[in-house]
Amino acid sequence: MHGITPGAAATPGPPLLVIAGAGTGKTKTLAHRVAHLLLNGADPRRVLLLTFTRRAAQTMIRRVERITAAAREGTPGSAAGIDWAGTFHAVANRLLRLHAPRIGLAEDFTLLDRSDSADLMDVVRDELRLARTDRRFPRKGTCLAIYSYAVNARAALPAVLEKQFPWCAEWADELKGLFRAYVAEKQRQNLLDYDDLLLCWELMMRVPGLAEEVGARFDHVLVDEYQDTNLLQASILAGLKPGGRGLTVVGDDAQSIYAFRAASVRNILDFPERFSPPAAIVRLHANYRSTQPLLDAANAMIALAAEGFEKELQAARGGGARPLLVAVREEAEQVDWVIGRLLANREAGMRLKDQAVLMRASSHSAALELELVRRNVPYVKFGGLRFLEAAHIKDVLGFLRWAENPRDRIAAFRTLQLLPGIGPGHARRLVEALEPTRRGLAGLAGLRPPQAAADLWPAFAELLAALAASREWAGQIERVRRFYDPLLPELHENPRPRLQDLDQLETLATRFATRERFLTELALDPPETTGEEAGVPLKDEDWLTLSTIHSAKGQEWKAVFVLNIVDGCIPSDMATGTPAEIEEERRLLYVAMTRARDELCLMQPERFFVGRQARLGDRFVRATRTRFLPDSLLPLFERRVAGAIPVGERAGAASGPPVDLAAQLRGMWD
DNA sequence: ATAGACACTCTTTTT
DNA sequence: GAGTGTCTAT
Repeated sequence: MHGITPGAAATPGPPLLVIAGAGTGKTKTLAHRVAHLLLNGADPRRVLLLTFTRRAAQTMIRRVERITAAAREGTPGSAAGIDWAGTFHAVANRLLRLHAPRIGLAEDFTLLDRSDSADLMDVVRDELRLARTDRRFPRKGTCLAIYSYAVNARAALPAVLEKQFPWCAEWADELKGLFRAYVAEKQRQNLLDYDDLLLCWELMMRVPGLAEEVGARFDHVLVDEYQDTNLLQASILAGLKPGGRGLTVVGDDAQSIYAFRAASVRNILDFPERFSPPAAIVRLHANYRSTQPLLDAANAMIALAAEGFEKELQAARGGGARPLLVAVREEAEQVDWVIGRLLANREAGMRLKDQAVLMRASSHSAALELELVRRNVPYVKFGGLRFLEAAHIKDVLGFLRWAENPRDRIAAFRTLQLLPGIGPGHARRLVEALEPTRRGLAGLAGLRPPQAAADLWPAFAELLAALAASREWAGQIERVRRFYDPLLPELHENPRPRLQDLDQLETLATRFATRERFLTELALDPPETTGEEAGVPLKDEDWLTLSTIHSAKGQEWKAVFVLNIVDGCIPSDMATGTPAEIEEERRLLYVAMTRARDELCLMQPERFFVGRQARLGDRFVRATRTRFLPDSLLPLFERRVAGAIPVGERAGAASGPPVDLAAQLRGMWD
């Protein structure tokens, strides 16, 4: 891991690709390389570190600091100077605000998060009367997904539709018109969505003069998780460092799991040949994380991939037991087994913090979460529905957004409709009536709302005018809440936990100096949802981690449980359309399995309770073990059968055809 | 014309 | 359990 940087390397060297298998110390390698550059005199302010998440950037900086501090024996200075570290999107946001005027952009643009973008898409969709067609037009989320994919893959719409969204192909013309209007609307309102951040950065790198200027800002550009970048991002890098000098990318093609976001494995596979002479390649095989039996299982599983991976991970550590493959009758038993095991682990001295439960989809942990709460086991959950997407959070943010950017019609629409008697129609009329007053939000007071909203209107108008005029950020959320909290029970169910979320939002807000910073940073770095209890548990407490596999990327735990190792969950039913999708699901399982250091438990429920079935009512459906673990791999696992079911009885039952007794009973009355 | 109740569908992964 | 479209009473 050392010596991959030949010679003293403060001056940018030729491009380098590091292919680092799971657990081979990818983060450590990158951190050491950065530290090495700094120790050899590289200017930390001229280092650009691009990571997949903000969290990864923080981790990286801390490690670099530790390494340089150790090497310099505590001499201050260290890596504290690295201030260009973050996601492509966050760095884009910063560069764009710096250079906005040069590319005809207002520097005070508002950033749309994904659901805002979808809402705007919906407004445009509605204006174009696309919702009113005889055949069903794609929904706002789908429209946005198509748009986003085309932008990020730098592909033409017809090709994207054909390959990724064949069921929408008939709407090619309408979608094109929709996207044109969507872009126009964003420009009119001074809004940028996630894709625009990358897109504008890439465009910036095509402007002669400006491209060189931005590229010259950095001597060294290092990119983590390169297998999950898309063509737009590759193009940005090419623009930054056309000859590749000073460019280092690190990744693992076997862990590419973001194709749905237009990430392309080709980026990493084709990287060396983009340059002449081609980039040097370093491959890391030694795994410092897991025991050999766990790696044997993971290696064998991924070896069945259609496109072979040549890496065979070798454990640097000795010993270890085979992973467990635990068959349980149903979800409830899965929950019992997992909780029983992880508490037993804790009794044996393994903290909850050293354990994690992973799942394919965020919702798969619902039953587990209920039971964890009931048994007072603290946990933090990563992935899934974001805090910010909860309706009540968006409501409060709507006030702030509108105050921040009075031109922001999305915020205006949402906020107005919180009042009784105001729906889309009145909201539109009010927004249109407000513009000619030219008094900004102060003009609200002079408008006439519908009768039902008349009582609340003066307070509403006063609040927004005050927020818009105020320069003092502290206390703004509290002010919004004085108006909003009384309305909440009318607007949403379960007001109590929602009020707690708002408390959390208020606490969060104190970390930011201005409203603008707060809104932007929140969009770029949304706080991950936590469990039932609001807020991350206290620092000195011990807690369990629940995470989607996607969000678990790059992390590790001593013991890892993976839920629902079952066809339909992994691979997800939603992702079995194309062979490429199935292969990505296989890599997803690989990522999950390689998160474990010492203990890996794959949980396989044999049937699922399916509620709310329109036609058949509630029932059980049988599930089969994931296709990624065929019988030939079973010897690599230790098999367990949970519950007190005699093995013989079980085998007999499992071999019969699925029986749906409940449906039969109901069927008697049809 | 429009707000609000109602019924119906679909339910992944994320910057 | 949310988001979407439709129906109905104003």
